[in-house]
Amino acid sequence: MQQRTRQAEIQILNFESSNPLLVSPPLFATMSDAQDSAKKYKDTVLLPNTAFPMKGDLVKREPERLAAWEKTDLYGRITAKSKGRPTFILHDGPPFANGDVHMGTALNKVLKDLVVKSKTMAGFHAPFVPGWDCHGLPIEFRVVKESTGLSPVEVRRKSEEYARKYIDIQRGSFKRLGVFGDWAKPYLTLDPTYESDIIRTFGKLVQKKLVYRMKRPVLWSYGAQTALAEAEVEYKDKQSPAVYVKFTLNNPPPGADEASLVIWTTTPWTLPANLAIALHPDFEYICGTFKHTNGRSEKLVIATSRLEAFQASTGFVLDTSHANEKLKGAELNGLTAQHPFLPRTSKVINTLFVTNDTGTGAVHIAPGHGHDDYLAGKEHGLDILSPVDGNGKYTAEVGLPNFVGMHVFKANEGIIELLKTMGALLGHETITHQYPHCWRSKTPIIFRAVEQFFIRIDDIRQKALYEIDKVQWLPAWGRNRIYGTVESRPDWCISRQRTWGVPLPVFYGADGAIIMDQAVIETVANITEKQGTNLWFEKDDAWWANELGLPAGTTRGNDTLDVWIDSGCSHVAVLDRHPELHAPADMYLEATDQHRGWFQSSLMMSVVARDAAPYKSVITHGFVVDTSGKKVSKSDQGSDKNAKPMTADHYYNKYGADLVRLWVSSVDYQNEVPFSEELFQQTGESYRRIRNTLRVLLGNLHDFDPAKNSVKPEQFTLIDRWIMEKLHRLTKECVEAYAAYDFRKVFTVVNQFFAGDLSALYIDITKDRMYCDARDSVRRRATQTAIREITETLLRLLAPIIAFTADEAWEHLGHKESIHLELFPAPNPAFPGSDATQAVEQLLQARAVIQQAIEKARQEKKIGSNLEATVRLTLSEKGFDHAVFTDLPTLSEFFILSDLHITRGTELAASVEVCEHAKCERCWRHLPDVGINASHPTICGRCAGALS
RNA sequence: GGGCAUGUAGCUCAGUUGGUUAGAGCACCGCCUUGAUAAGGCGGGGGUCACUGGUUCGAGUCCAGUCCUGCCCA
Repeated sequence: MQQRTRQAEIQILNFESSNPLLVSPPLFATMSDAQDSAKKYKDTVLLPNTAFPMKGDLVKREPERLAAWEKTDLYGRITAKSKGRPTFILHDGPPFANGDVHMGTALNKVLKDLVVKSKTMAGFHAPFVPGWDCHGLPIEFRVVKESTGLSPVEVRRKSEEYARKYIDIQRGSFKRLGVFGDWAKPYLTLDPTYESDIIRTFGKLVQKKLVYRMKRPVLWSYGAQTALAEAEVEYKDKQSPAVYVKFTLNNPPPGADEASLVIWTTTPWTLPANLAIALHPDFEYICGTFKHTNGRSEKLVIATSRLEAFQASTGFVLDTSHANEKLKGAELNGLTAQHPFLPRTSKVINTLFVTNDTGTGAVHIAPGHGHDDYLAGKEHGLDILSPVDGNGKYTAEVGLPNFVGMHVFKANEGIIELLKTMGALLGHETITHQYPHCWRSKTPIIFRAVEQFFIRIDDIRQKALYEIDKVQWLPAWGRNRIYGTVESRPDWCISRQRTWGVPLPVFYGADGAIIMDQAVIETVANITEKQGTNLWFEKDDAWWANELGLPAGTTRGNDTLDVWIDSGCSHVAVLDRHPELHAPADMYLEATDQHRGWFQSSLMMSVVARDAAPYKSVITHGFVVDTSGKKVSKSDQGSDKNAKPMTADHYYNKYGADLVRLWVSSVDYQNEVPFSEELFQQTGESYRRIRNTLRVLLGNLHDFDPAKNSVKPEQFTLIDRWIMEKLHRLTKECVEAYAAYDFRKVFTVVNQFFAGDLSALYIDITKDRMYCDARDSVRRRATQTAIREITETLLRLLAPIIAFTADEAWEHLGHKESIHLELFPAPNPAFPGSDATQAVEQLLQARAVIQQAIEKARQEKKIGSNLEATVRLTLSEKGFDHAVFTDLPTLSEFFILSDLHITRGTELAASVEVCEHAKCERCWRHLPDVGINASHPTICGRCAGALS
């Protein structure tokens, strides 16, 4: 076989040198005449013709289409049309009304829109009511930063102004991105109605006795001057001093005379509040003399398991020359130890949270400065000492006059110095660790005990956990994520010492007794619903006492509610209130961080308000990261001068919204979503391919009237049946992928269909019949019938993604109404099988071999176009059994060849020669019957027929 | 440090219950076309399937461990 191929090559070489068609002088002589007649025939070729432009010009055209949609109230008409169908409610999680829309926000909103649009086209009634989270620190912080010394009423007025400004900006972006929804009437957490529902929900919490007030350590931001929730904290690297400190035992057991316990802490500033030292009851502690290289000697008690680490860090080494005492933690329980620099003793207690992975096995306990410490203190009857004010500075309570007014992180050094002076410092190093920081002011958090309001989570935890398992979590591991969070979360601190929020509606009697009563709260809610919560700040205590029928001398509380309560109540304030919506929602869709944020706050509020989860399914998506895998967030912008633009407007103003949408559809949103401008341009290539292919499809329909010119499926040729079978499968795959929210699969399979099936094969193969056949030839009309259905189907499948382009092309198909009023196509029942597909698979194998042979000849400059070749194809008996292999015209058309010869052999092979036939000036194929019609001497029989 | 994810071509991703030579799109290189033309076709290069070990006749796929990255939590 090899040999035969080589012989063929030699033949071709010889043939070339003597080929009269390539070198004969007469041909040159008649060149200009030939060009003229070719040009004449060019006008008879039925070339594609469409007004659908190749260039998208999206930046210019999309706003025009947007305006038209708005003018005709497209969204209103879509929801009106779908009314009465099964509903699908995707409840919008409200973004904070601050800052521009960056790519992460755009990803979130476009994903939601893909769900809404695809559900609508799948036959659901899917109204979308967008919303904004308007209260809270992020906004107040900006307002206060801009102008200081504002009264609470002024802060609130400016905050609302600020929020509304960004609502408008963000709404503009979302609309521009082609997101459909009730943009004229979004829900805002600052609406009086919404606010009143927050207060009512708080009333329900009170009614169920879930709210209590207590002095407890909370996450405190001295930068923002308020308590924070877990969800408002972010972990960042921080350098802290790590010190080993000794506490000498006052009443040591036998063998431990004059011994000291050693604690390890990274917050020396909390030592003035130390009230106890905790040991694990079951750990073994060793008591012995430790000698330092500098000659110092100390008798210390250390957990045996931590001995090695302690020696390595401090340079103190246990003297093992004589036996050392070994004690269980339980044996030391109840002793006292001398505070290293204050005139008081600390209790030695046993707790189970002592670990042996860091420290010394003896834990410094300051009940005012830590959650575990607080619990341990409560159990052992300790006071709550928290000598730090809201600015993070020591108060007089600290007991060290020199330190009063000093910031705690500045005080670390002084405390360490003091320990040194007192001889209590055994070791000192600097460590870098993950430490909680305020998400707004970026300052490190401190634990500080203040009077706060809490929700008793234990009373609703079991119900919440039970509800979690009734929800569909996508991806499935989301269930474990939120389950773990709910399982372990401590009581929820809901009071904030800020003014831009919903007031925490409690009162205090003249005697200081707290008034927290559902009936009173309901009245506050009713007043708020009419006049807004500004009234709380504008009217005085006497006015409120009078309105609520409370005794004179009653004062109102100063706290506002955690904003997570605000958004957590949206199912009450929005889903229950809006006639179009309902609770529970069918879906919540947010980034993964909301497992501990909105998903959780909503779940908790819903369990309280309706004894059930607020959602039936929850989808999460990852964060937008740059190509190095680093998270990019709004607040990081500007810190790096070389940072790439990450705001959505940069991209839709430069490339168009459809490209943003196409990009969203192309990514694996369940993981982190890599993003860069380069990646964006990659999506642009896919868009161009799709657009150009659509243009050819539309162009090929220029003389096709579906009502008059359609042919029946039985009249389709093999290649038409093949593409229809492919389309059938594609339709099924896409509709299923949409149902599974797998937009990327839609993108991938559609992309492959465009590039592989349509562009490289179907359009290329059918060009000849489309351009050169008689206008009404059956096979030409068959292909147009197929193309018409292909185009309609593809546009409807793509409408949720490239919402603008699909609508534009839909118009060019002659439709008067928007594609967004359409439903997804059903797979055409006429082409369910794979007969043609199987034939084409065999054809493609042969095609690959032919193309390789032609390419070889081309590289050797023997031929240029495929049509200049004579191809001899040898088919093996096996694998090419379809009837089409006896149908030479169909084969020539499929392979796009002028001259094809088939033989059967042992192995699949192809050889190429230069075709001897004359070139038809109209269809450019080299055919034996060129000139058969005397009145058209330079064209083939088919073309001559087409002209008559 | 713990939990949950993730790691396949330069990039974005497919790879079904383990089974021929690991695929697609984009990018890249070469050629053709100029009747999809700021387009289109053909051919080609490119992968130690994160790493190590194990189970198996056979591992990208199953098991164990390690590492990278992200989220959440300490």
